[in-house]
Amino acid sequence: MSSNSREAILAAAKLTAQAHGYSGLNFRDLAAEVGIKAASIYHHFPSKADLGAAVARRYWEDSAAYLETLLAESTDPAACLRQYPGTFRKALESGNRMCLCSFMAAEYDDLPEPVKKEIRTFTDINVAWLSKVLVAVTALSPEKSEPRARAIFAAITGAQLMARSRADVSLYDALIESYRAASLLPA
Amino acid sequence: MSSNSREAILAAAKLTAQAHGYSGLNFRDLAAEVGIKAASIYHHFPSKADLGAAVARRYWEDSAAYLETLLAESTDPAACLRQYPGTFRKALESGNRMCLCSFMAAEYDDLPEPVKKEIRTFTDINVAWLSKVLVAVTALSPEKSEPRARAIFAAITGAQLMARSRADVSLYDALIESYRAASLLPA
DNA sequence: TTCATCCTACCTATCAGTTGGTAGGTCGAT
DNA sequence: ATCGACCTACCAACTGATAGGTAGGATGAA
Repeated sequence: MSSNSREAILAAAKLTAQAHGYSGLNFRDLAAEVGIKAASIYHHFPSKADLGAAVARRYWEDSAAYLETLLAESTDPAACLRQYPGTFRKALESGNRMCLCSFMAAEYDDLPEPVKKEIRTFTDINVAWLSKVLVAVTALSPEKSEPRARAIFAAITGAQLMARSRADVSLYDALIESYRAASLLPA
Repeated sequence: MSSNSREAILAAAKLTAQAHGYSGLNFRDLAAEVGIKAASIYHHFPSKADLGAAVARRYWEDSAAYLETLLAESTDPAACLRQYPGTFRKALESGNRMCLCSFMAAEYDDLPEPVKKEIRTFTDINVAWLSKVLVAVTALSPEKSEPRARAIFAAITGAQLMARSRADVSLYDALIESYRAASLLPA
C-alpha cells in the first residue's frame, strides 16, 4: 500500500482540473473523492501550487510516454500523425473534459510559477513530437516544420475549446476534418 | 450623467473577465476600480450571473457592430478577411488579455446559463460573418464555407490561448501566418 | 524479547481571508 | 414626497492553510 493516497489524489485532481481548471481544484472536494480529510492532503503535497504542478507534470509525462510508444510501435509516421488528434478526443468523450494543459493555458496568468512551468513543458513536448513527425511525413524542412507544428497544436486546442462549449464531440471531429481539408494537417 | 456607473462597471468587468475569466470577477475589486462600494453594484445588476451575461452581451454586440462596419466601409471582402485576425490581436497587445468569449469557453461548464447563451451567440456571430465573407472571397459554396468558418474561428481561439500563455504577441502573428501558409485562411 | 523511539498517514479543530449576497439607511435632485 | 444612486454594516459559505494530536507499524538497542 504505502503511499497509495498520493496516487488517488493525483488521479482525482487530474479529472477535476480537466473539467474546472486549477482554480476549480479545492482540497475539501478532492479529499472527499479520495476518502480522506482535506488537511491530510498536505501530508502528500505541501501546498496547492505543489499539487497543481505535480498533476501537470504527471500529465505531460504520461503524454510524452504515450507519444513515444505510438512512434515506437508503428513503422508508419503518417499513421501516427493521423492518430494524434484522437489523443485529445478522449477527454471530450468522457465527461466533456479537455486537455488539462489547454485548460490551464486560459488561466495561465493566475497560475503559480511551478504550475506554469509544467504547462509550458507539455506544449513544448507536443510541438517537438509533431515537428519530428512532420519532417518524416511531409516535405517540410525542420525549420518550417516547427512553426507548422505549433499551428497544429494551437488549432487542436481551439477545436477542443469549441467542441467543449457545445458539448459536442462530433464538432471536434468536424473541425479536425476541416483542418485536413485545408491542409493544415496532412490528409 | 444618469446611470454612468453602469457603463463603468461593464467596462471594468470586461477588462477583468478578459484577463481572469468569469470566476475571476469579484464585486469588491470591481467596485474599487469604478470608485463605488461593492454593494452598489447590485443596484445595477441583480446578481453576478446578470453582470456576466450583460458583459458578454455587450461584448458580442460591439463585435457584431465592428464587423458590420468593416464590411460596410470596404468594397473588398478579401481585405476585410485579412483584417479579421487583427481584431483578436488587440486584447493580447494590451495587458496580455484575450477574447472574453474564448476565455469563457474554457470555463463554459461552470457558467450560469444566461452567460452561456451570450457566449454561444458571440461564436455564432463570428462564424456567420466569416462564412459570409468566405463565400464572397473564395470559391467555397455556402455549405462548405460554414465548416471552414468554424475551423478558422477555432484555430484563432487556439492561437490566442497559445500566444497568451507565452505572453508573446508575435507568436500570435506567426500562428496566423502559418494558418495562411497552410491555406486554412486565404492568403 | 522487550521497550523506547521514530515515522507515516491520517485526524479534529480552527484560522484568517475572500466570496456573493442582503437589509436598511442616507442624500440630493426632480 | 418620491426615487435613483449610493452607502454602512452585516452574513453564511467557502477558500487555502496551520496547529497539534493519535493510531499503528518499523527500527534498533538492551
